[in-house]
Amino acid sequence: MAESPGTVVRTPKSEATRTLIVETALRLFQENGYAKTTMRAIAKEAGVSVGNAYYYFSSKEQLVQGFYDRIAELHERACEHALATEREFAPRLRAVMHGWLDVAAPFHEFGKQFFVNAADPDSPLSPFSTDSSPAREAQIALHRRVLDGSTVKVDTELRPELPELLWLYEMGVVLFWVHDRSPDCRKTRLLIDRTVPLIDRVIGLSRLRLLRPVTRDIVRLIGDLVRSDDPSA
Amino acid sequence: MAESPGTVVRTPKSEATRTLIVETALRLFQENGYAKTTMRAIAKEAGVSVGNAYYYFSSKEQLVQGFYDRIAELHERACEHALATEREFAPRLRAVMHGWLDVAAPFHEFGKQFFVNAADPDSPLSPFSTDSSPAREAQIALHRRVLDGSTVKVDTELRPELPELLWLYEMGVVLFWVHDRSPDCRKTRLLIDRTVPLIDRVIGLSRLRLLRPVTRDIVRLIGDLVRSDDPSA
DNA sequence: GTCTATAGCAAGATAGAC
DNA sequence: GTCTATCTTGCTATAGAC
Repeated sequence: MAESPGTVVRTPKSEATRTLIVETALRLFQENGYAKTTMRAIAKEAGVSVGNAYYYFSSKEQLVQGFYDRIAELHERACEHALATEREFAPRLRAVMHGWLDVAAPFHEFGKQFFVNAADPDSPLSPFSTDSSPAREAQIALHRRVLDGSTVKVDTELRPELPELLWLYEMGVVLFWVHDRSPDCRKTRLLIDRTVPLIDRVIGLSRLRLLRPVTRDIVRLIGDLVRSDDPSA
Repeated sequence: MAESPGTVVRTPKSEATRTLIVETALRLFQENGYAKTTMRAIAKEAGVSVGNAYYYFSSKEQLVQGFYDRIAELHERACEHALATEREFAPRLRAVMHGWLDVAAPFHEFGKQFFVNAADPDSPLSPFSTDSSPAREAQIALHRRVLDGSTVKVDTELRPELPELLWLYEMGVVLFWVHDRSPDCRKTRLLIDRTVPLIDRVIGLSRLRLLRPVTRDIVRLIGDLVRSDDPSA
């Protein structure tokens, strides 16, 4: 009971074993893909028993969380420079999106499994589930930085919702990327390069009086959907 | 060689067994979920051997195809009336979307697995994979009927792409539905009721000169992405 | 061509001893 | 915390009945 909720006290020893297992798993996932990498192989390669691997990770899927964390960390670092120097919205967003692709590239093959988990609402690894909320919030915060650090002018009602909308856009791109079989994922790059200016333009247009009702409806809809989370609609 | 390609000649007997197996499986999936339903249990419940089940369905996943087919068939029938009588675009689209929810409702719990497969590009059951192309094409054709049978006026460049865009919209709604935990999936209903008028309005606006460039960019982007399928971009 | 029975493998997961 | 042994289950293989 001395532990703070959500955190687990970890001895240096257990931490070391844990890290060893997850790093071994991630390496094998990259080399042979998720399906072909067995728990037995991970355990053997890491020099621990299968039971021990399961002591730290309740399932093979749980090991994928390591993937999320690793990517998020690398991604944030990869965006740092662009976010610190560039002031225009479109290039900022573009840098963040391409940065994600750069970071995720080595995991493309294995990334399938990533999104398979993502799509399963019962999986604790789903980006929509409460479990992975911190990762989701961090990503939304990144998009808030994209917006706040830029010179773009946004409809005042739309602005607070925009980071979450951009995150949704990112999820869509990720979904596309997972399915992208083109060399070097060129199609995903193309998708980004063509949608970013579109988004930029639409955000600009959001302030037009003619489009105000549309903008307002979208903002209201999101608000209602989020708000109707607990109370009976 | 007497068979037409893509079709399998089925004796009444084999057809009966096949149906028996898939219906048993679907029932057990509904009752206990996909993961907890074993092939052994399906075979036992259907009164056939495991080997026989595998004779008809090469894998457990293949049984999920029965789910797709069933839903698609029921959905089309459920939409028939509305598509035959209603002439306005928004109510037509609304009827098709709510019709899908009605039909899919009993499978909501099990539907997770449905979308898990859908998200895996390597799965032959993915709606994006070529294997399930017929199902996808059928669904796009349904949206073409929604459009063609309506009185809505659409930008001429946008029109041919719209059925596929509506299908994408439907995929998004399905994704939302899979994650929807609200009673009777009220949130998904809300999502439909609020997004359909929005779509209707945006389609109307697509003909405005001011938005023409945006519309054109979207159409071009889709064209480029589809076209760059085989040749080196 | 349709089906049973059964044996067996591989791999995810668990139990219980230490 | 860690291990070994065992269980479960998706799936395959085979041999044979009708």
